[in-house]
Amino acid sequence: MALNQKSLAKILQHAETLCKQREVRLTPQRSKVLELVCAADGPIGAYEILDRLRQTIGNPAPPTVYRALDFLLEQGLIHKLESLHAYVGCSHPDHPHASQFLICSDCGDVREIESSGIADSLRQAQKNTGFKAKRPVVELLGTCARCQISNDRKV
Amino acid sequence: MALNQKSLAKILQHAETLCKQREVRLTPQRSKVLELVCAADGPIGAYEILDRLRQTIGNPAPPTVYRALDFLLEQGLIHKLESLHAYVGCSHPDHPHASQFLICSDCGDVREIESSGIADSLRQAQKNTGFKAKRPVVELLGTCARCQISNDRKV
DNA sequence: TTTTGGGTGTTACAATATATCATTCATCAG
DNA sequence: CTGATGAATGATATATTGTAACACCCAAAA
Ligand SMILES: [Zn+2]
Ligand SMILES: [Zn+2]
Ligand SMILES: [Zn+2]
Ligand SMILES: [Zn+2]
Repeated sequence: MALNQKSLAKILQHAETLCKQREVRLTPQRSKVLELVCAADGPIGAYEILDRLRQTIGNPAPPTVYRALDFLLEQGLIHKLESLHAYVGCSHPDHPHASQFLICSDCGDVREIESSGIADSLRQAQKNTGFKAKRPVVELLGTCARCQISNDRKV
Repeated sequence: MALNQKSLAKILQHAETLCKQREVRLTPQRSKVLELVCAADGPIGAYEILDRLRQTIGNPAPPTVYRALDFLLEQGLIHKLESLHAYVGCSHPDHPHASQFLICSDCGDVREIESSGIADSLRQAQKNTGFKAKRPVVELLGTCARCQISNDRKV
């Protein structure tokens, strides 16, 4: 789901506003990395970001990318897909939320969902156990609706 | 939570029974890796397993460990903690279930939970989206009850 | 016996991530 | 303005995690 220019600009501007509010610095580099993540046609790995960054900045090294990613993660502007070692832009960075993803192993499609049911059950589990989550990770690895249909056809 | 000898033997025997039922081969190597994972004092990385394996088998290489881990994962005898790149024994390998973990960043403690609420909400989300999960990953990264208390004291 | 398929041994390598130290830059107290 | 402070960046090297590829072994089937 490649973003068009307009929504990309919107996202970047929104990020800038958020960071200003929070009094943290969205530097040019961090902004550029956010742009690359959001403009990517799906989840993108750190080294792929690094490659694309080379076309803008002179000879960046891995730490450059990882530092920017760390910042963006902390600010909730992107999510990390732990099971893919890849990053995606957050579709609603305003409010903090559990990162919930449906990841199709067949077509590679990744979809962020925001199920209040899941959020509630996670909250309840925390209440029951006294655990306090800072970064909830929910990743459902499987087959998306579309791929199930096309798989069925083949059989 | 280091296991005592008795429960470790029990787990291994149980695994053997399960594999026999399923007509898959729990070879000595696979069994040994399962033992190492279960006997470990918490989540254990592949290369740590490799090191400990050296004390039993002559000069094993990474693929040896990863192959065994793949098998054990498929059989649901262990879980992979994606956010830690580490493995833990499953506390109830009889029935398939969503892997749900509370991971304390302060003390490193990892606890597998089996919340039916979470399981239900995941099922519901799949129903709503038409997605079919093969491997659900739920990892709550945060602070356990005990660490919250001791952290509070310090402040 | 030949074939076949799963499991293993071995080497080399790919992909992901971090440690460390030097340098730059904005900010602010004096 | 000046020097001090801390955050951000640059740069090099290295650690950690995970696979590809190919040869070999062995048990079960044909
Ligand atoms: Zn999000
Ligand atoms: Zn799909
Ligand atoms: Zn389990
Ligand atoms: Zn703790």
